Amino acid sequence: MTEQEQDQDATRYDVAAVQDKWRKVWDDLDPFRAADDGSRERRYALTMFPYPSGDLHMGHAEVMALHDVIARYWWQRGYDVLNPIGWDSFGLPAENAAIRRNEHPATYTYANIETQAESFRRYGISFDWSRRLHTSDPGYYRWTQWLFLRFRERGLAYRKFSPVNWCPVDQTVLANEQVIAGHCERCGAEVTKRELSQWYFKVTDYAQRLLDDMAGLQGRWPDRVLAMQRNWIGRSEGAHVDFAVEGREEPVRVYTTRPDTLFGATFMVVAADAKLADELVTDEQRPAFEAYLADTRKASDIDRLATDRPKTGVFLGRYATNPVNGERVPVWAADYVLADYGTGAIMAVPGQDQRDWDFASKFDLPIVRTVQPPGGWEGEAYVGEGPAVNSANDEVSLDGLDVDEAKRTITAYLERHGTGAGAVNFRLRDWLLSRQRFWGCPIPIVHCPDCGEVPVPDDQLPVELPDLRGQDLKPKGTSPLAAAEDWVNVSCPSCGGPAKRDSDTMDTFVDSSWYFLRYCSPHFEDGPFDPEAVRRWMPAEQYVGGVEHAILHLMYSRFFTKVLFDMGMVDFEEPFTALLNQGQVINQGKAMSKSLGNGVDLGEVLDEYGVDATRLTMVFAGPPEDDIDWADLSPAGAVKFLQRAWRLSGDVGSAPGTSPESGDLALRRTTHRTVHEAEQLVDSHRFNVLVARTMELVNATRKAIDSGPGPADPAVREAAEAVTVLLSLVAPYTAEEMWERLGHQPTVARAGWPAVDPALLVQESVTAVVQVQGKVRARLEVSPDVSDADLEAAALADPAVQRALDGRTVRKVIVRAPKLVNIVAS
RNA sequence: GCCCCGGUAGCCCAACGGCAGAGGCAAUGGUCUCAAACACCAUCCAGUGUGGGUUCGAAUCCCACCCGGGGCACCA
Repeated sequence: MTEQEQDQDATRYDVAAVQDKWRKVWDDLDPFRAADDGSRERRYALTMFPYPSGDLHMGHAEVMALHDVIARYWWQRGYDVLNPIGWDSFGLPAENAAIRRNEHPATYTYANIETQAESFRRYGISFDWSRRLHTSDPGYYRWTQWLFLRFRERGLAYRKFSPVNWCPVDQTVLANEQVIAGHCERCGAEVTKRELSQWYFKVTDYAQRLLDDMAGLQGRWPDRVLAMQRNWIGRSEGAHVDFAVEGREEPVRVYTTRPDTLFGATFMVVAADAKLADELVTDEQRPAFEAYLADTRKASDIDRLATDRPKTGVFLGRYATNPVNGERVPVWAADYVLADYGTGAIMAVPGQDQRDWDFASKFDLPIVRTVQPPGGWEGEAYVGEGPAVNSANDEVSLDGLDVDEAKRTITAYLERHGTGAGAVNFRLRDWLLSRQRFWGCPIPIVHCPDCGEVPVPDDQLPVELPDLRGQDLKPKGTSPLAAAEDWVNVSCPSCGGPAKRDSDTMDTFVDSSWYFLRYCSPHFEDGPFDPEAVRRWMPAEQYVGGVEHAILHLMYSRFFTKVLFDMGMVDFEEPFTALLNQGQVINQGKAMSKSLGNGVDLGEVLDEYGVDATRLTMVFAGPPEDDIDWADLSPAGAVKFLQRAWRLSGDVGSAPGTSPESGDLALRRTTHRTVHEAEQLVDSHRFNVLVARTMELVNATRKAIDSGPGPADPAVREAAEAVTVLLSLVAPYTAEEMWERLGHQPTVARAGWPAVDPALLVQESVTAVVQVQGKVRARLEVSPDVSDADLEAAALADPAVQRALDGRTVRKVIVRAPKLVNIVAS
């Protein structure tokens, strides 16, 4: 080594060498395996498991760095931590890659998993590798199928023929949750409609509970996620009203949130694509109706979503009777009414609904106001508060009542007459779970010409995927499984006759709706999970992941948990006690993308700055839930700080185990205050401030060594060790290296959290601020336990205060000992 | 249109209703160096989006508005 290299060596450490050194040691020590032996209190630190697409990227690096702060903190605090990792390994990208490469999707999938697993190890995340799972393993999806059958037994999985969202690019149906503004959530293609027979989960049965139980998540889940779920569930209150229809036995039922406006219902509208429209149309009007229906079918969902589109519709030739005033009202069909919301039919009240107003104006239908608009109202439909008008019959009058009173009155009237009732409606639709693709969990159902739908018996699970690859997987609008003759043709489990397997696979969100339960007993063979293990670990105290799953994964998982609760398999109704959504990593103000050319490669960042500096940069960037712009950050600054911290470990002049009692009091106070504050900062997820406080402690320790009590002072060791443990949450390699240089055995990750001495949290003296008329006029050094009276006397006696008072009369003195005195004078 | 979150220094961000600044980036000056890099020391910069209100005192609480981000949306 040259002199220069030696010189450098004293101030820097070799990042790559340190990483290599400790990774091996950690593999041997296996320090993060959950003991699950009841010796310590348990904590479950869950992070959303990755999809194996290529290697890890900046987003993974951020979320894992944040998540690991919590997990490692819990270890240091002495908890038994469950921090598992697995892969959400079914899904389309692997299948598409397999078609391109003419291979089996498993090849691509499991190769990527290995790459990612290796990267996670390098990245130093404190996972319990013994619990690793992959949803595409037969040993896992066997239980996904088992759960599907249990759901079906409870009437919660059913098959229905209806129009569904169809992605023409991915050649599969999509759940409502996967359609974003008319486009496929995954590939961005415009979604079209198809009529297909598909499997659904009856999530709507749980709508009210999904909504109600959010109350318990308030404050522990981000507000916006709760708001998004609330929006998505879309509960509304109103009433059902039955309208008798001429020439038809059955009345037509409508749902309305404004039963108070019933006297103003001057026509009805049925969704053009609803069965009801077809039933109601008269022979005379049928040609016009058919033509209209054909037109609307041509219009894409995108067009339909445009709210400012002119209204269209067609008269069905039929009349109904308004149940409160006996008026004869025409029945129309239109595409502004949705077939699958409410009853697919509405009472149109143009006076109080702008859409109905637009329709009435266009087709010259009568408009009656039933809520008095305020004076000077110049708008069209009036949807606000006001007294009811024009709303009376022989028996009941709403006139003069406000909206709420009128609703109650008319609903009671309808109930008395058997023509309606109060009703609740939800925007939430059932979860469409069938997919016409290969690389997913097969639906364990056999279709028999004689017996119908027959579940595959539990002892024959899993229904494994056949060995298809390459071109056999090409999407053709039906599942590739349907073409696998050997696989699809089976004998009926019930009658033994020839039958066919259901050839669709499940939405991958089914796989991920219960993986957190499997983690508790990943090798359990007698069920999807060991109920005892789940009782020990669940619900997860902390879940960390992206907000993109706010309504998909998170609502489905809540649904699954509630069903399992009802089945008696778990004893809790919410799976995730607390949720943290990290922001995105962006670059130069924009999401990273190939087309913008602003992508940042994680591998290159790690090579240049090292794992610890990368993690530190992510954690320090700002509040975890905010987006972080890579262009604003300084990984080089993180490297600098880590070197600075590391240098402390070589400068400590006392032996390991030295008692800090006799150490410099000022530094000891700083150390204990910092550790104490760090506890609160981690608990409240203010990790960026945690890093800032650690930096301060490094600065204070440096100062103590260079220009304070010196390196041999025991307080310096105490401080340096505290820095090391704090740093172990964010920068495990550097912390491990420091710990060793401080004379300790690995691993610092399990060293334990420094004990805080409450006596050292009390300041010797504090600065009290004295204000006159709210302006600071003096500062007094006082004891922290100074009395209000003493502080007031000292403040009033201060010459600067006297000058400021300038002979005025003191009117009032506010004393907040020991920090502040405010004197009001005139 | 409805709902949620946010707006503090050139930038990223701190601040139980009590001195607007903890930490970092950038910039500038210095020490070290033949010079530079690294390192170290020091300095500079805002009155908290706007307007009201509550209070002895407001970045913080309340109201209205502006701007930005996100969600829902012909859902009756």
